[in-house]
Amino acid sequence: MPRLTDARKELRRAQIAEAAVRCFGRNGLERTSIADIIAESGLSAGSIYAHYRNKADLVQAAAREVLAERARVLGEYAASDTPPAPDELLARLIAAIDPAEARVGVQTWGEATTNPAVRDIVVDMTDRMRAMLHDCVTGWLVKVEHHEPAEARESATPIAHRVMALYQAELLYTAVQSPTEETAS
Amino acid sequence: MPRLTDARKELRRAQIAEAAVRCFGRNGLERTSIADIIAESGLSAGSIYAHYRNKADLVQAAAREVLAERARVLGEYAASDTPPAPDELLARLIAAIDPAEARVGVQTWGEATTNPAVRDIVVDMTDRMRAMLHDCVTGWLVKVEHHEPAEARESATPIAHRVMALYQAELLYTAVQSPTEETAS
DNA sequence: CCACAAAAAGAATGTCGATTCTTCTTGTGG
DNA sequence: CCACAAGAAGAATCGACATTCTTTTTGTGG
Repeated sequence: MPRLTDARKELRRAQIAEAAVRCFGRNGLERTSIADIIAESGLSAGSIYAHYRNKADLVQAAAREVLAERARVLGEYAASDTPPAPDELLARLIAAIDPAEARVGVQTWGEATTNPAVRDIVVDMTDRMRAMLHDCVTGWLVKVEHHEPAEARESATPIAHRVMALYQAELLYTAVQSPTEETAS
Repeated sequence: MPRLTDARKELRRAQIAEAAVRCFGRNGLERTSIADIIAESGLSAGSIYAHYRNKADLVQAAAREVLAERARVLGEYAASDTPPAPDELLARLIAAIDPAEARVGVQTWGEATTNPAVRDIVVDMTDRMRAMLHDCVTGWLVKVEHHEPAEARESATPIAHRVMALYQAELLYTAVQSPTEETAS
């Protein structure tokens, strides 16, 4: 059965999704046309539709991509042997923000308010991030501050909530402040 | 010159802008068509275009409307004789969040990432709100905690920043969690 | 190397929606 | 109360853009 090998297929999907993220970051979710993504990816309409059902599907892929990337950064700290203190954790997360991805992230929030599929992605990713923050803070309380594990887990909750909120606010700030790149056309 | 009297003209503009806000909250900035706003306002295309240059103009009006409403609530506390403590202030602001307006607010953030006109509105309103929070916190420090005015103004800055961030995060949370109303059509 | 099915290209299609245009109505100054 | 310019209505226009279709190319299993 002469299909593309799975690895190759994934590469194409990624190539398309990454082009989409760049376009979205530049022009926004709705003002980006398929033609823009075609130009950015160097592929063709036929090819894109062979890999994604439609534009909504692409928007979802982009949302997952951006949110997953932010979750990935966080995951590293959660797994660390010497977890950073909350203030330090927040500072590092903020330092790791990429303006282009921040823009797409914030656009995704807006889209989530009326698009159930994107909403689910945002809620899921947010929950996952909050859980990782919780692990990270718990680890710090236990390993650095020498709290009891059970008690640490409990007191970590409001701290994680706070760090998450401050991080999101910073993301918003970055997304809005970062200079708007002009459209090529 | 038989024009509409200014008051009447403002009424029409408000009628249209309010209809637009309802539509945007329901379906999002871009998925709302002029036809939707026509239906919601009970007016006609011709009438709407007599009051707003185009759809972008309407989006800006809606953004101003929603953000101004949130600033208004805040202004009341800033002017109060016995300003609430930061925690209490935050709690009240959160309690005053309206889900529909929260949705349009978050959509506005997304739009601000790529639309300079909306970006300016968001930045301006955010700055204004932060300043009011600052006044409010300063008032509390001086009147309730009996700090020196000069020193109070300085220590109010990071507190105001924090309250703002937590408020924005809560707004996001409300906007995303609030049930998506189904489109009428 | 071959055959061939799937993938890529690019043109063609069809819909949707913003904006404009024409016509009818209404409020206002005299 | 009149006349008339501006306001409102609704039909018509015009372009943009997602998606599909047809043709060409290419990768894969034998």
